[in-house]
Amino acid sequence: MDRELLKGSTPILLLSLLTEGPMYGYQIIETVLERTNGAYTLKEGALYPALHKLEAAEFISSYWQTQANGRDRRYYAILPAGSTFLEAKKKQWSLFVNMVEGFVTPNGSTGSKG
Amino acid sequence: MDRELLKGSTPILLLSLLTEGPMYGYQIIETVLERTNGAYTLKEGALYPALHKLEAAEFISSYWQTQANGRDRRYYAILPAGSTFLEAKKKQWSLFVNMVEGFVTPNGSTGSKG
DNA sequence: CCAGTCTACCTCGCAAGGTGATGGGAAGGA
DNA sequence: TCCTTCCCATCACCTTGCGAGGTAGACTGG
Repeated sequence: MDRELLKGSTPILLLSLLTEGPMYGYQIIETVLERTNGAYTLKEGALYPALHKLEAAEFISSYWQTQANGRDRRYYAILPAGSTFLEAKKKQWSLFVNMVEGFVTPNGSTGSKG
Repeated sequence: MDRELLKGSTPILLLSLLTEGPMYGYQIIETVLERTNGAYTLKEGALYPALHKLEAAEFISSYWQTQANGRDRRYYAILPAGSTFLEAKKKQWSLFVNMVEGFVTPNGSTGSKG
């Protein structure tokens, strides 16, 4: 996976994931790993700063939850402002993808999937 | 346009454009502007370094051409290695887009075009 | 002739985001 | 006890895009 391509898409990924329900950091990493069949390992150095930034912007909130074994986990949940932001980001994302694909396939070829 | 989303996609744009034929810097900027209906202005500070990097990697070559009025323009043309690289990049791009959209629309909705 | 604008090239400092390394700490098995 | 797994987090470094600044020739208007 080309890392430069990822830049800017992490908030969308995170917010989209949290739309399905609250998750904690480690869980997010594992989920991404599983869903991409190992193709993309979300790094901790990318995840936590992104999460903290999203929280600072009040797009998500966090709370510590103690498990049965006594360990604490920090869960993140999406806030209404986060959903709004996600929708806006999704629109930007579509625009962006359409733009790039407009250059990649200017004649309207069938696409090079696979 | 979200600039963070752009990171890493510039080489694809450039190489794709050059697939249509040799172009010079200023022309590339104008072409991108026109084709996106003014939505995306490729900045010189992004374009020239990217072009030079692509040339250093031998994915494109450049040559100066004098116009009728005596002015010189530096044209860039894609090389075979550049085409190969473009194909690889396009595959990565598809993978990347599919991955992100896999998170954005995990239930398999129809997509949020428009 | 001079000023302003357009074409056309390029570089530099800065900000943002991902990577890899590093570190802390607790639970659980060998 | 030691090692691994789980779980949090930060930091230096690198790459890339942006905004600003710089050079220079050609054309237009005064």
